[in-house]
Amino acid sequence: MRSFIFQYITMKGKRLTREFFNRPTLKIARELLGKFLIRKIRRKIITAMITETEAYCGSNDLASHASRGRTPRTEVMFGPPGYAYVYLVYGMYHCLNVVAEKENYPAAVLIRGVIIVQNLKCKIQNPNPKFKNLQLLTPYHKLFTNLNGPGKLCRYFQIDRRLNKEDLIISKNLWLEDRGVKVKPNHIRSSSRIGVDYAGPYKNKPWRFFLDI
DNA sequence: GATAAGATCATCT
DNA sequence: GATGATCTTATCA
Repeated sequence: MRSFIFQYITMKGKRLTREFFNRPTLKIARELLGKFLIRKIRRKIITAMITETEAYCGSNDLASHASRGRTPRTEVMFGPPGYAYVYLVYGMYHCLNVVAEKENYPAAVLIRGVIIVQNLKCKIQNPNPKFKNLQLLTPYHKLFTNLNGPGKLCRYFQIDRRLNKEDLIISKNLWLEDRGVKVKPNHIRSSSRIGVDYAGPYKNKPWRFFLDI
């Protein structure tokens, strides 16, 4: 068991730039761990630290929607980096991706899990290492809520296709920030991606990354 | 603990 | 007409 988190979050985050996303997708997927996803819905702000991602890399990646070529749905993946790719899966859940790499190279990082951190004045820590999954239900755990799974995440963040093609570099509704959390390499785990058994030689690529907390 | 089935629809063939 | 970058609930063992 690791004790990942005992770290201060800076109050004022630095927004991630276009350049951040104009880099190799696997690198971005790793580095998004510990970064913050922020959603503004009218006056309400939801702040969360990213704990799980998946990389979808280029036209050759048979797990990626872009492997079937350019379609109205996947078009945004072929565009410039830093935009949101939001789509509906299984008829009932939305998934949030951030477009990566240079224009005309279709790639994206799927945001799969976060920890909600509403009160940014606190320091975050793993309140009870016995709960690997941080299912935080007791008052002691009030400050943290683990949100695992891209579908649940989007439901909580009220993200649907209206946010497809949103420019996350300048958007006032949804964006990403660096708040100074330093993630050590030995806190990052990887595995094959979820739900892509059909992807042939790509189904076992270790392109899912998550924080071991 | 593991596995199976059902919900439900945009997208692509 | 078939298929999922999912999640929840039910039914086993």
